[in-house]
Amino acid sequence: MRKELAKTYDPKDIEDRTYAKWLEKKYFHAEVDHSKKPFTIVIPPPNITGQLHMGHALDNTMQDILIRYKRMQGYNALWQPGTDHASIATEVKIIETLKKQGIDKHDLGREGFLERAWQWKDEYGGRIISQLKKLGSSCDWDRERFTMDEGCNKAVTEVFCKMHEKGWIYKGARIINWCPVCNTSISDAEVEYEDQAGHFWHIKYPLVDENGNPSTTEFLEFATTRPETMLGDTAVAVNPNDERYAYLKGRKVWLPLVNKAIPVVEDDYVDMEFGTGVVKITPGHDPNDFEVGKRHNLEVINILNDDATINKNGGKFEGLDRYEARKQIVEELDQLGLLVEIEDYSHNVGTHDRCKTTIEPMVKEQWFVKMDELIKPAVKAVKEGDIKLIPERMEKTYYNWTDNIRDWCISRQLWWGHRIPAYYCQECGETIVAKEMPSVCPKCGCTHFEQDPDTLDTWFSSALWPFSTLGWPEMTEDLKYFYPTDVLVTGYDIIFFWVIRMIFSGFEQMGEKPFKTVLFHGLVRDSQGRKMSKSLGNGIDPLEIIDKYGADALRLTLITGNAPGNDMRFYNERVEASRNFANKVWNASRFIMMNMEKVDEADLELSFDEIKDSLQPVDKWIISKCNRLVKEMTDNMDNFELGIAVQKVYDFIWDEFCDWYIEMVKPRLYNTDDAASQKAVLWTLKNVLIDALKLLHPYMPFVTEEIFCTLQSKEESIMISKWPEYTEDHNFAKEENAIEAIKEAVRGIRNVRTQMNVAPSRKAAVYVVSDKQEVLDIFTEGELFFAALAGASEVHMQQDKAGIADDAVSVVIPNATLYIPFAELVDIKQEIERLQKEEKRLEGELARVNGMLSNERFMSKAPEAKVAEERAKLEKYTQMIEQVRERLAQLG
RNA sequence: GGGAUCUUAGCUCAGCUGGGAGAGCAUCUGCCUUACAAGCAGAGGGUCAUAGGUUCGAGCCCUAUAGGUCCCACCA
Repeated sequence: MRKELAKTYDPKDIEDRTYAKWLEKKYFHAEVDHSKKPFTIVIPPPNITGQLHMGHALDNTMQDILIRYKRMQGYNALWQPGTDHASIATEVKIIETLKKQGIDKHDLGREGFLERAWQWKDEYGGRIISQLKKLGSSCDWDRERFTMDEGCNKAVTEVFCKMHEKGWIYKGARIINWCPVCNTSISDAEVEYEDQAGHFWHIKYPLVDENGNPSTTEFLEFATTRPETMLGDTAVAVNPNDERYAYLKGRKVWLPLVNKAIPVVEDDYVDMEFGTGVVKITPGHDPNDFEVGKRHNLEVINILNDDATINKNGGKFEGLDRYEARKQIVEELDQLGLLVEIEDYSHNVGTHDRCKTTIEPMVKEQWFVKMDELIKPAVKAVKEGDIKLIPERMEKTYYNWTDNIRDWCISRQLWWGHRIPAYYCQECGETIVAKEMPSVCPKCGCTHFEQDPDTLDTWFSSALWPFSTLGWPEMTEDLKYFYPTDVLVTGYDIIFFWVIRMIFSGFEQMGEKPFKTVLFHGLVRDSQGRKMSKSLGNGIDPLEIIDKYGADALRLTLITGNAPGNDMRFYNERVEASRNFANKVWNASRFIMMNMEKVDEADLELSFDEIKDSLQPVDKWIISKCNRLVKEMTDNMDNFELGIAVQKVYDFIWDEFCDWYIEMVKPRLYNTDDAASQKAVLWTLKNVLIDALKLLHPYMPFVTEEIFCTLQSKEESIMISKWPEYTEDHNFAKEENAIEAIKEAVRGIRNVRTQMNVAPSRKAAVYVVSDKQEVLDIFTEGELFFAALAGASEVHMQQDKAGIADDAVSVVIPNATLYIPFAELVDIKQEIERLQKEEKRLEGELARVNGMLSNERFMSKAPEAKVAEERAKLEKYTQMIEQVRERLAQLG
């Protein structure tokens, strides 16, 4: 009893069941096996707070395609999964939840808070994993990791201690980006600049006169976008070459409101062309001013509390929020007559990428990673092609960052994350960086230590992901075998956060790149090209799409019609088209299986050599086409051209296989008199379908698995079956040409039938006239299906047009003319017009070809193959136009 | 300010190393042909942003211009 496919394609009925089978069979699991070559991908670990969005769906579809492809090719394919603790994102979420319950995180204390955080992780951390499974992701779930699990913690501590010892991690007071809402420092990469409408306040400070008092006549004018920072001004700067201000050398200005004298310094940083050429210097709250301050030994005054209210250094403004202080300061300056004007001004404001709060530059003690040396091997690897970025243009973005790299601020004033392994002696203040809390202070001998309260930037641990997940710092067998990984698939938006940091970490810790290729994809946008976002409410939930159309349709949609690194628009019509394709594959398979009952199962399992002699040209044609498809698709996939590859199998299945081949062989299937022919057809149908399914499987794993398992019983799963290989034995150039000629004839006949409004049900005789016997032979061999597709009641092959009605419609193809006598339907005038149109078209073609062939420079410079190609066309068109003209002459 | 990228059929986009412009959707016409109307057969629709250049030959390479998008950057 043969198995059957359900009448309609229903992904819901298939997907969960199929995925469960794969899990049960452990197909996703990879173990070290030195008899096979490894192929490794580490997943970009999704945040435990996250829900699957379209970006994940795209990212993971691409990875799954590559992994499934390589697995089928016989590689030992490991897709290493896991999740990220996402320090700040998670902490913010938990704080929000607590807030709703009326709890402040400080009420819980560090321990209590962390307890809550772990509960959160247990509750929600698995959510995104189950969503990835819905998509069909073939990750090795037995190896699932978490950036804060024991192994990753160990790796983080190890790296921190090693790098500290080397002097590449240090603690220092430097100007950092402070988020007053999240209450933590953040790295440069986490600052997002946005253009905001603001004001440019033109202010003047009085010069200090010879008595040390503020002058009432002499002022220095400048402008600022942040007037409140004046509370922390410790100088005013001009350019040393600015003659306008040469008189200021050695003088001071009076800082109003604060009421003290501050120096005028000369520094190249000041742009003479901009504004008045005078800049107020606030080393405590501006990165440039900080540098100026260092050069001139200026005092650094911090005027802000951590929540961005003014601190005690702000005198009477203490306690005011920064914006309120700004307002009052401007008012007071105005009253003092020191406000010159307020100009509308649009400028770049640094905001925190998580919460969009305007960041405040502040000087604070933080931990940093020294980047200048660390980055070198990472640059070299890309420059020398040791690591390939796809698309290539991403290299420029990469260098842009590496060339301007600054030290990485890694400490965060958060609780959820890896706590910094630095311990402070409570007696003498000595700092000890160690894997565990020291017992005795090496300096003073006391035993009381406090660990640094800060945690590490979440990207510090993700930077180690490609090797920490494989067991590092232990030199495990896994690590030796699977590292370096092969491909990293990710969005271009995290190239700075993650990709670069993995690369330098890999070189530093492993002495080897973390991956050979980085495949970037773009953003998935909505139908209007907008970014999908929560605030806009335009996000499309992949799970809803899967529910409605199936995971295969979603996957195909995300991969089709898109080039690497380019953004794409997502809308349901595209998913529908993909779903329709799944249905097409389903129904074609169902048709084939229905017919398979006509022959013995054993006949369909013959080898190619055993069946070869009974194959007809049309069978060889589709086999040959499929063979070339295998070659092209494999090449495309090896070059990571996933969209191009899937387009090819799509076209092959729909156009060539379904619309042509199946239609061509139907008469043979229904003809029970010729068992050998039936056998050959069904063998071809089945085996070509199997190859096509295999080629499609990485893209549409569920529907292909379901069909494969119903279609045959020798293998238990398509996902562990062998990827098809190109073979010369399946190359049939002669048959391909022959069938293409028949296709051209069929198209021509269908065309005139439509033009003449011939009802499909009305059949007519077709005469194939050619003076070339081999052409007639081709049509004779294909007569059965040619007649069916061309709506012919009978087909006559002849060398001349004897016996053909004068008013028959004619269709010219290379080396032959087809005549269809439609009798009363033919309007001679119309027929002449049609032929004249065809003549004109051919004349155009000939003009073009002759133009090229008569061009001496073309003839001497173009490659021989190109010239030969054009000569062949000349011959073909010449011959065709002769036939058309001959027919026109006959019609008078 | 620097850089990247895009401009191709009504819409959304492909087009790999330069060699006669493609897909999906939409539109129009005809078909419920016993795998599929989520389908079949046909049709219309593009001086490939503009202007130059290189080349026998340019959607593709170079230069400039216009418009869009994005990234980076300390112009207070």
